[in-house]
Amino acid sequence: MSNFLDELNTPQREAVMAKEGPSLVIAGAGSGKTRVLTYRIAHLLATQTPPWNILALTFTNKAAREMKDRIAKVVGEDLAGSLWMGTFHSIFSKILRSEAERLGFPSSFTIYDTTDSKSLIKSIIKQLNLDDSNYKPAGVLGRISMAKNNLITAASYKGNTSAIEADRQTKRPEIARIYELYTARCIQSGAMDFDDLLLYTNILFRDHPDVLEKYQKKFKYILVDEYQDTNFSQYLIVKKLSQQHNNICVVGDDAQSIYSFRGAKIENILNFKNDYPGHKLFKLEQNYRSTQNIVNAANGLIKKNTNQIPKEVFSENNEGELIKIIDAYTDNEEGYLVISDLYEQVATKQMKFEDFAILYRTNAQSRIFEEALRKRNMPYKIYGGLSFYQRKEIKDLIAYLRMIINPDDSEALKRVINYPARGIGGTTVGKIEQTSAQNSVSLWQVINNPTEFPLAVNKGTATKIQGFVSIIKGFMELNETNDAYDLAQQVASATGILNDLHTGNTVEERAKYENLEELLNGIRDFVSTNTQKGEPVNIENFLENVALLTDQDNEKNDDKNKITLMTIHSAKGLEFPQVYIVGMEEELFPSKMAVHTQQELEEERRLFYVAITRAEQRATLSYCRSRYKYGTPTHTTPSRFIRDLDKSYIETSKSFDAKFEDTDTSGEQIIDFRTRGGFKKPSKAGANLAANRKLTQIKKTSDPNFKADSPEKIQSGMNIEHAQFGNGKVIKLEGDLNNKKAIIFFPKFGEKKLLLRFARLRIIE
DNA sequence: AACGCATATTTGAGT
DNA sequence: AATATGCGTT
Repeated sequence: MSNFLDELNTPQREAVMAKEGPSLVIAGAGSGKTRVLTYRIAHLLATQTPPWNILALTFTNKAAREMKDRIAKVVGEDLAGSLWMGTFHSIFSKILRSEAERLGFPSSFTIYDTTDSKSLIKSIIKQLNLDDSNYKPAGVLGRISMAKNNLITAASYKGNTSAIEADRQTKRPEIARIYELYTARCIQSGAMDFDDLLLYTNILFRDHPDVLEKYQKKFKYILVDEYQDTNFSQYLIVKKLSQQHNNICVVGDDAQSIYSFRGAKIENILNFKNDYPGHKLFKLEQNYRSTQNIVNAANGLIKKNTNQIPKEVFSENNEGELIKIIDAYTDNEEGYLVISDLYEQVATKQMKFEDFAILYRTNAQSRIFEEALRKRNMPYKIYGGLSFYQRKEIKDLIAYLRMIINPDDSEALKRVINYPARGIGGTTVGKIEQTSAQNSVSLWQVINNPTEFPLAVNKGTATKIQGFVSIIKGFMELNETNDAYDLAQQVASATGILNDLHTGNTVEERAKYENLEELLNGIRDFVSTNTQKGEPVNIENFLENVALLTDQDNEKNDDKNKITLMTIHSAKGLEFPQVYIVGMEEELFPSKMAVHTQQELEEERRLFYVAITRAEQRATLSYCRSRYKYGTPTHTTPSRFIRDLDKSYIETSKSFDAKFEDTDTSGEQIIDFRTRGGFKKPSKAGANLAANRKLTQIKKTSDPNFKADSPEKIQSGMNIEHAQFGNGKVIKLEGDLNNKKAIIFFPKFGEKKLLLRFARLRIIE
């Protein structure tokens, strides 16, 4: 491990060695940024810094995991495993859970994802009787999110003149009130949204100096990756934490700042020198990734932007191929031409599918390429879009599990109180919500205390509600004695969710059933790995991270040697021998929402810079002249960004020159594109591509034909069979009536305590 | 309360 | 094109 410093060039090595004081590492694309970060941490560990004194913050779980793996290779798994390394959100949610009572939250607080947040805002808009054409949940959430990222709390928002003025101008003066109610309802529900994780960390550090001091002392060395993408809230957390030891190293590239839409401040990296006086500056300018043509083209592009940290990225690799441009008549043809070109590359250059990436501006563009790839039977993997955990069937089961841990979680409650259908409809839920708002208590507290909070519902409905309460309480009891997998399995079958989906005949329902099985398999894997590591295996532990996971965190073994399809945003930090940047059209890239100010346009241009610099050997751009938007074909024109590239790095063809000049041809291009190459509108089957996509091999977890005996017949001493645990012997019965439980010994699974009301056991004669 | 059909709205990136 | 919402029927 002593010689890893030899693998670095001079500025890289200097950046690694500068342990003490503030360091700013400006790392051009492909200049070995991750290498510097990992070796810097390895160097700290090698010079006797304990791993728990090191805090390393990244933007994605994937980046954190990869870095951890690379560090483990240098210093061993034990040391690497004890590092505090992860995303801002995951690290500070961990800290918040252990300090939760200081803030009046339960340590098992729920993390609301964007769907939960929007649903809550929607119900508040309704409660306040606001015009929902003016108040859109997504827009309101955007305002609240922006406020939180700038540490403007609900209370201070009211007095913030610029915020109030902005809302007045968009005719949404009630946003301040919605924000206030939203905050109150989150507290009532024991829930934090994504932005809260950072906001409450700041509040924790502000109001509890002893807590701040504890973590300041702990984290002697702090490292931040992608510093250009930090927002004010994150910036301040880092600043406060580093005050004690002042050993902070931030790494980033102002040219790759692409997240201002979610509050990132490029100024954070530009102002580092003022925030941390006496800092050392390291510039990594040699690009080891790409050919000279690619680096030069990207340099020329980014020069069109103003306000940058001056740097000269260069490559000593081959000159390489020119950037190729594919122009197509229609979006379908674009898919066909890109995939044909890609296939030709695979065939003629003996390349693997995994060497290719197709990058686009919006997730909606993926379908065209999925279809083209399917037609040719070419393997691909697709990231983003609707993530696994966002799918309805997954969220439904997770919602039950969330309620078991935190019954006050009102968004979870609303999701499952009538799923599967048990006759508690919108009217009834509305009454529960009203009572909850009037008494400032959670929905659960209303239905769990029917005498204290009587509802104006008929007797039948009241019975149904109590039935639901009793189901959840039964699950809570199960949770005391079952691990995450056993509990989830029993919830899935006892609620009837599994059965509900299994009886469905459509392709979609089958896919949902398989997704649910995959979730259960995932929970089983979680239980077995944590058992091995000696870590807790409760459902609470499983849920802690679920809201923070994305599809990229679920890389499967069978994802090897496949073409990668993803947005440019999610491609940041990755590299591929060959890259196709598709949909190079005005209004799409640059996005039509980002052409109104210089800043917006420059961010789009940086995004294009990120896209090009993903390529090692060959970059190809494509666009079409007619694209389906909102279901109707729309005329499109090539992106202005193509003109931002120096022509000497582009493979020009006569046809391209001719077509590119006629930017305003209205219509004559859209002639017979339907017949060209026999393209048709996307088939109906194609529409379900995403739903049908299996994420892994499915293992059977239950037999739908299993016939259970009625619970009353079960007696101690009987031999029984259980759908999941197989044969077993009833050791003992305990509890009474509704909550009668059986302790059963299963030779294959050990002793289990099952609630008879749910267990579904078959007596073996 | 559940279901089916007609109409409105959406697609900008992700922890 | 796909999803959300609204309205009428059972």
